Amino acid sequence: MASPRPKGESFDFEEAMGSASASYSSAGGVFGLSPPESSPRDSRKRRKDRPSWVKHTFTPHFDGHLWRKYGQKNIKDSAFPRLYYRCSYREDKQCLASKLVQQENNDDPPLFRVTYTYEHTCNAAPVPTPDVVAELPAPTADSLFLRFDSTGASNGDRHRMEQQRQYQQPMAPGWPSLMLSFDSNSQPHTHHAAFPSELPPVASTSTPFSADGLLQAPPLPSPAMTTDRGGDRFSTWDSLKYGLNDHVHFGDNRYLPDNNGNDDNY
DNA sequence: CCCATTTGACCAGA
DNA sequence: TCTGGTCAAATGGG
Repeated sequence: MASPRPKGESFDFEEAMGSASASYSSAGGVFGLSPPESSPRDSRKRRKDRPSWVKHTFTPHFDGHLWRKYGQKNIKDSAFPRLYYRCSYREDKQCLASKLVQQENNDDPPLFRVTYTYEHTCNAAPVPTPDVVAELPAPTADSLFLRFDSTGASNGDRHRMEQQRQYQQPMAPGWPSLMLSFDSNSQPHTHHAAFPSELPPVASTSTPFSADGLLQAPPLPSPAMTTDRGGDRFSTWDSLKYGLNDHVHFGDNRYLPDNNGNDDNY
């Protein structure tokens, strides 16, 4: 089943990225155990035992996996609804991975808190990373935007949903596409660097993202490297290679809300 | 017609 | 008892 991987290894990825931006909240501290199967209605219990980790990102939907939304709910403390997703391969491959996405603020690029539960056992995930366009609005490049387009689409899973598979994006009304802004000024407390790599602490066996790999060469089978779109179109990785990291501190989105204790009821 | 999303209800845990 | 997580029927889009 899952892999009882050591926790330390899980964090390697995060730490390599600069800082641990994932706050683990394993209520029980138990990982990869007790496959919650049994009766369909039973899968709902044992919330405590489920491994979960939290990440903060501006791109909660681009994490290299296919998710299927199964619920949405307004949360008491939050002004924004919470969206519930589970792995698209849940039935196909018994993948228990799920995540819940919750917007945290109204910043220009709103920040999302993504809570992942269970790791992907589907081993699939061809990482249908969308195209990324990096534009530098001003020579100062104080803040630049990454635009995600779904044009690249995937190609790994043509099982049943080859017709749709458009990235389900509850985008804000004014958002033609997702946008990442790297801004080292606008965030007094923490300049968060967004990055579409909120991966679970999965074994590094086939970790598509790694600190080194990211900044050096795309270890991926070039998910959406279709540069035939135009001159100004680069893949995520290309953009990164082109000195983006000069202005951005990857993985610096260490958020840690309860740095002094509150929020975060997990 | 098929499949993902929506949405309200149900249920478990705190 | 309240809040949050999941289910499942209904709905809409492709």
